Amino acid sequence: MQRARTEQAKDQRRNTLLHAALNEFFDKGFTAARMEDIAKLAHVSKGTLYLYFANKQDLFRALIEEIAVPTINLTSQEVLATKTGEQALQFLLQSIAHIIRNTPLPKLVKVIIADGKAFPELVTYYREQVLNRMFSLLETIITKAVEAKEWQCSDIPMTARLIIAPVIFSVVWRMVFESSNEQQNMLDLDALFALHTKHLLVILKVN
Amino acid sequence: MQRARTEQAKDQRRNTLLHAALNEFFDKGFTAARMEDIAKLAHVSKGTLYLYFANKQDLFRALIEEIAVPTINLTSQEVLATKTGEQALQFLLQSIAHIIRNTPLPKLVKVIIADGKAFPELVTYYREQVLNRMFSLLETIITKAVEAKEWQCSDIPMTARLIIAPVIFSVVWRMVFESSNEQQNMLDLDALFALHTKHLLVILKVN
DNA sequence: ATTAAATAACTGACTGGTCAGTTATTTAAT
DNA sequence: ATTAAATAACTGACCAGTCAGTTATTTAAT
Repeated sequence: MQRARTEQAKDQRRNTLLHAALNEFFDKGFTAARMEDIAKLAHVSKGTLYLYFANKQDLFRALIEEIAVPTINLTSQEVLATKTGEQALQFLLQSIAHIIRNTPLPKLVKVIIADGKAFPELVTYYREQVLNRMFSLLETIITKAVEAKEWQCSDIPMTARLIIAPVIFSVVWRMVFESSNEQQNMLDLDALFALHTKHLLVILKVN
Repeated sequence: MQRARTEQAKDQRRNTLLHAALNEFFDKGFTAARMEDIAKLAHVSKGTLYLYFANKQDLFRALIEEIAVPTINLTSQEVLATKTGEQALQFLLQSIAHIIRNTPLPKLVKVIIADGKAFPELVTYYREQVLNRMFSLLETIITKAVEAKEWQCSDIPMTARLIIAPVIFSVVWRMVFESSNEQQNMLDLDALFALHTKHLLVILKVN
């Protein structure tokens, strides 16, 4: 086995272990996932896994804290750089579609739903750092568009939640109800989000 | 310990065990839930639990199959008995709000999300018997209202999914992100569904 | 440049505890 | 007295976490 001597190589290995852990926790759940299997997925021994994480709980905590937040930070900034409410909404939902398709975030969401009860502080962390920040971002977008007389909205916080609802729905659908080999139950993410956006603009736009 | 001698008493006991199991599976997940704790919750010994269910998997399967479907059957019929699309939509979302607040279905949904991967046939069962039936019901409602020139709709299947999205969202939110003692993160179910209904009617109604 | 010593990354067999499932025994009801 | 229900003690498979030993890599001396 090649050794990870430099800090960089260690970060790399740690990251490999975190992603192996995400896949095992996603497939089996916290309790049923085996430390040895996680190690095997990352091509190291169980002993090595314990050089990087003190125990199974620590590994789980690191997972939640290190995978979720980076993805969100990027998106927020880009969304706030747009000119109109319409542009912001369209850009946000397209970014989210991209995240759902191309990042491990949906698996992380499933893991939090499944095993969050054993780690209430992580549920709080995820709610604050990801979901409530999404809501705030949307509330900011709506408020700005209302002030610019572009949009009208009777209940901004609830509307923000209704905008996010299909995101959670599609994540749950893909992670749970779409078994790889059944074509007819696949959810067309782009069509769903396009129609959602269209509906929202009808509701929000002045006139 | 009192004995369950009649068929009725046995059904009663079986039901108590199923609900105890749902609570344990909901709190701990399939693997971490202990058969002895489930028995204790139902005020019987572990041995007695094994008189009613051959093993842990069987208990889990019985749970999914026996708790979900009865609730849905009732609602469908009542919804289809309404006159207009608007009435059907309002009645359906109010019924769902009632189910979310007063039945064990939301816990069951969480359990399926969490442990479904180990029981793919149950995920399929739930998708067909609950979710796809909900979609069909909504598609029927919309189609009827479109035919009656009450509503317009460009994509009926997708619209059905967008109607259900806040249901899944609110179930996940309540089961995962609302920890009992934090008032400020409580989701106002009635307000959410009322606004959702209002939005939908704006989109669907023919001028 | 070669090599021996030192270091630290890595390994996997082992242990202690846990828990699903079984069974011998007790208990309640008829 | 007989039977069926219930129990609690028991067994064995499983796995998180440990640690004594192994080996790749670096360092220092010639």
